[in-house]
Amino acid sequence: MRQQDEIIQILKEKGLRVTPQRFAVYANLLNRFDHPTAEEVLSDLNQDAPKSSQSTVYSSLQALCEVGLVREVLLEEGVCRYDANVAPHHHFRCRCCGAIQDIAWEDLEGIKLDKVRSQFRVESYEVTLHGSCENCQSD
Amino acid sequence: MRQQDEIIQILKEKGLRVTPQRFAVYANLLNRFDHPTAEEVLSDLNQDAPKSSQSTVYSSLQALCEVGLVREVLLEEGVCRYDANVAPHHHFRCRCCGAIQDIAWEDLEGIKLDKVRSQFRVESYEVTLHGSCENCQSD
DNA sequence: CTTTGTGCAAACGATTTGCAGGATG
DNA sequence: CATCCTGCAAATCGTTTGCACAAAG
Repeated sequence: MRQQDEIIQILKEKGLRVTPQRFAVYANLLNRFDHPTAEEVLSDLNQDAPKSSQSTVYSSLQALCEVGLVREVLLEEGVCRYDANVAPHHHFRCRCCGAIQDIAWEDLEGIKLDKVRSQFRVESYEVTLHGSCENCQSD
Repeated sequence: MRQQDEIIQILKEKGLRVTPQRFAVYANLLNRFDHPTAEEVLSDLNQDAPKSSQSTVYSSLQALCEVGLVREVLLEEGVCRYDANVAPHHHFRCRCCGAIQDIAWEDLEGIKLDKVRSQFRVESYEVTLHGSCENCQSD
């Protein structure tokens, strides 16, 4: 678990003003590993009394994505999930319960695949490449 | 390009009633490779006069997915795209223009990666695994 | 004190639903 | 002729926007 000061420092370095709400959103994401939706972050923060409005959570998430502290995870229709783990990694999504788990980059290469297979029954996988296509290479 | 009769046959085999609207949706998807959204299919079908309603296109796409003739492609926030290519394959998405292209399964393995790299400037990629997790293995 | 963030409510866009009438097998 | 599909309109859900006030640097 990260220190408060450390989080504040990271936000400042990225040029974001440190407000209690924005701090809370980022701290929440850093402490959970279930790739929550914006709504889930909101209700987690407001468990007791409302401390953050809906639009603030949305805009905080957007700001955090823009500076690269948070990543969007698009694995289901209709909702956008967020992940404070921005190191390159992959995802496993359970077809039954919908749970999403991180898969370390290295575990997908070569021999380590056994490690993944011992934990999950992998039925299919897909690779999504991002970059620029021929038409856009001139940029 | 597939024959009409062939398409009708496929739909029947899957236990779907062959209506003009459902036929049109599937035929449209089979003839395009740009991974359209539901709205794009709708407006393509209704170019002249309206021939299919919005809700029918949505429910046709759902039915086609359920029987495995069509696949959802989730690569952007907020919209669901559809693909009649249900053979295992991967996707490339251009960061600039948003174009989505299929990548043949084999082209991602070993040496053929060069083929992909010669066409696209790949900046990052992610792998999504689907299956069942430990908690759900009992099913 | 300038700039940026917050919170409310209204707006939005994609998708879903309820339901009556119509077509399919 | 029973079942399933279509089409309309209204509803829903996640997300965005406009704007006045408040807080951060």
